Amino acid sequence: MDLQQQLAELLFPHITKTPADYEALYPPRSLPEGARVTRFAPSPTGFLHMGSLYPSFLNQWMAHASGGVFYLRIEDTDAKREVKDGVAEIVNGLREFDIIPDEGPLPDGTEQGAYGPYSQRPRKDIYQCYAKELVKQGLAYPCFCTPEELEALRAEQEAQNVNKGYYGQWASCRSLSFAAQQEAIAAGRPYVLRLRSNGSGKVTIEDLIRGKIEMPANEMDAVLLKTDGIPTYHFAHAVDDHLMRTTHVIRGDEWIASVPLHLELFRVLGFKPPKYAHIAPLMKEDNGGKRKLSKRKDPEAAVSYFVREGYPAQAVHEYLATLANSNFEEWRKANPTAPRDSFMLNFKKMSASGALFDLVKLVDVSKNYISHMPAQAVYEQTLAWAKQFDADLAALLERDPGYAKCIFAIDRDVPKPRKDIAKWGDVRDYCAYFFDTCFSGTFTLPEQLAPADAAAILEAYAAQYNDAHDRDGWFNHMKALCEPLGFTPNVKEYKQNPAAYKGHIGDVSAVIRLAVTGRQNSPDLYSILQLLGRERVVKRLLQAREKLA
RNA sequence: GGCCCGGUGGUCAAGCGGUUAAGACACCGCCCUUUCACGGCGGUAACACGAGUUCGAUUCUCGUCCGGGUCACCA
Repeated sequence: MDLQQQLAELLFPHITKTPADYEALYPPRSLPEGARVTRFAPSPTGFLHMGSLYPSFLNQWMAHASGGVFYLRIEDTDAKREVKDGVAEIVNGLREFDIIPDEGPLPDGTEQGAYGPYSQRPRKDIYQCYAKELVKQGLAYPCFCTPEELEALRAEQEAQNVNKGYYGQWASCRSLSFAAQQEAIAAGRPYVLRLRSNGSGKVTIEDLIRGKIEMPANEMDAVLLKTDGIPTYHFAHAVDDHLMRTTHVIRGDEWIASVPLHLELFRVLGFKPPKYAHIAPLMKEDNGGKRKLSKRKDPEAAVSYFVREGYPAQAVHEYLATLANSNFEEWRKANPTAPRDSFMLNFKKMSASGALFDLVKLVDVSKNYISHMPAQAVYEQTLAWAKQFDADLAALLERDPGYAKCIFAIDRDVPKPRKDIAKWGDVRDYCAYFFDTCFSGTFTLPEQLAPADAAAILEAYAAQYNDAHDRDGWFNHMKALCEPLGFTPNVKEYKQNPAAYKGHIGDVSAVIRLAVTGRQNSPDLYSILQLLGRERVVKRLLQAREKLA
């Protein structure tokens, strides 16, 4: 047995499997030509954040649009940063936004898929197996340097003004004799396993979004296995994405700088590297400038905020889609109801610079989305949301579902639907006046209307209101009411000769609307009156009249 | 500081040597309209700066400036 072999056995006596065993255990996936295998690989460090939802959304889309697989892998290699229920936060947070991985951890704590385990700590032996192989080949070695020594090294490099890091002649443990290694191990000295880098010169990385990027090759003896035997991100990335047969790694652009290392790892391990797409992060306005949306600084960007506000998952998807490929918006306009997967999302069209997350735009996109939903769906989704966040509203909606659906049906299935609702949290305000318990009866008269005139309108209308009219009959009746009260049914005429009238039919209907709904704007008045029913309408008209008296 | 990436209206962005420099959101105005919306029409508003290359640069090159990322036993 040669020395490298002996070192490998010394370091990893318990590892009996070989890479070939794992290759056999996780065979290439049998997927159609061109199918992409993607993943979202977060650390369980707390709540799910918009900045993470975005890449996972993209990963899912890219995979599914190609007939491939999208899986979730938990990167739990850093126990220090881990948070209780971190995995559940991620799994559930993704689900709230309709991101359902094909493989990976499930809400009940189990997992699905043939390429697991889908979190990294249980994969410890797998990493060590490959690490052992690298040691055998002389491509990795144990490093016994203490944090203090590393710190001193850094200081020295700083003083000499050379690149910092553990590499080349600075890598003192590189050249330890086998005897020295044996001795240190025997003494129980903690160690990490480092790559013996042989990189030099330049590497060209091919990024799907940015194209070719030339960078200095990695020359650092990067840590592969930490003192506890758990891999670093880089090593785990190479092993996992190979074994899980990932074809496309779509991740934040903060990883670009590590790609040379990753490529070297794939090379020494004998793996074919995946294709990389480094996406620009979502940004946030920060007095004057912009900066990356941050989990720590921007808790309001937690996906839970959007859940609580009641933005439909699909509306958020639509917005993220426009951020990813701005021509999506055009396509959507031309194909209002087409499934999103039929849009060809294109890496090349993704921006290389980060976009500001624009809540105003989200609201617009969401209004559009909701305006095209059928009343039934609006009812169901609002109810589901309300059960969680507004019990009163939920009770109201459930007491008489038929009535509630009629409310949502007003001005809905029409070619140009209204866009009053951006999120389920808006619904209460939108429909409150349909429920007596929510209707306050207070209102403010526009200034051009005299209270006495308004009172006269209400009195006359209450006395004559006939709910048997059809729409035209109803409107004609209201017109007829105008003249005796000093208003004109003809708006143009009023505009030409404002002095001759107290107002026009618009003012008359405004007063009625105010009395019945308490608001200056509402959907179609006739529909509202019909739905409310004669008794309630008259009651509200009279009540309002009292207030004006 | 080294190394990468980026810089078109307030925001998201088309653009790939010659354009009146698209479109969307926001904002403003007008029209439509029984209100508010919706819709329609129109408007304000942009190529960071300086040198090149070129008959001609938003587009190509270099420099400057600005912004971002990264240089961990974090991911």
